Amino acid sequence: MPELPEVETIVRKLRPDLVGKTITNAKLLWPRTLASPSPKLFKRQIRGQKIEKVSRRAKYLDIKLSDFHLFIHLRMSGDLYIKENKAPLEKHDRLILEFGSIHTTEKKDGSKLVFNDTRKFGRVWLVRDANDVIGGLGPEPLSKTYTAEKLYADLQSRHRQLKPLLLDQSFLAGMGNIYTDEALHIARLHPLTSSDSVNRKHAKLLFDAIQEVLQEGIRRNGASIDWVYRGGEFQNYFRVYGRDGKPCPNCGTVIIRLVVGQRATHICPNCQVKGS
DNA sequence: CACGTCACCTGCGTGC
DNA sequence: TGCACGCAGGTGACGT
Repeated sequence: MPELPEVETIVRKLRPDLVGKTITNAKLLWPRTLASPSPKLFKRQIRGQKIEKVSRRAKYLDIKLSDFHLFIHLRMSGDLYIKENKAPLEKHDRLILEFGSIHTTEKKDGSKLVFNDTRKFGRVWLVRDANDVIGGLGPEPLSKTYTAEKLYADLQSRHRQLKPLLLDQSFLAGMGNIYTDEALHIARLHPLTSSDSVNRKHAKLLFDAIQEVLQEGIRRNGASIDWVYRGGEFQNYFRVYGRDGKPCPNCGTVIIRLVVGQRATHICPNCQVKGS
């Protein structure tokens, strides 16, 4: 489920409940959820850590602790909840962080952060140096320092199909399958077009489209589809994603589904003409 | 370097 | 009803 707007939505929701909390205990229910360090070290290091800041980098939640960064990536099916400490374990809960005061043994009135992840693809890191996890990421698309001219130059520097390139997190960090299809449609670019054949004018259109879909996604609290419901509503405003067989909102042509780089891809064959 | 394939997982919808 | 199959918002390790 989670691309940049969904993660941003989760961060905004969790932040007020997390900042200032002290982690008193960690329960790891599916060991592979933890990317690093070892479960033993993780439990020892995280105990007593206070949450100072909750933010996002691309699709990663970045929870700044007293001495570490706790990074969480939800991958395909991860989700995060704040619950009462006494709330029962649910199916697919993978990691629990309990809060309370480290100075007393009283824990029962505390709350907890629950990482639930059906497909077990999600990962958690506890590191001192943030770059160990997010160091390889490309630019943050909504950052003030990311510009159309930068995108144009980056596109020119590569010779790759547009869609796989936009999904490459080292090229641009935060786009996923939905928002990429939506942005390419708005910019009227075909997903197989070679990046270095995109001219400056079209790069600007693509840049604006990326800004637009990400901001709209955030404004609508992300997209909720399938059996994972998050309360977002962007799914009701998709232009092409998952709309194969339905009319293009621009021209009425039937939207088609193709596969690009192993990913379902949706385009209007009239608006998005394959270039070189 | 670009691209294809598979692996990692569970659950849901569809069609026989 | 059962069952096989295809599909899913992501990424990383390979091989060519």
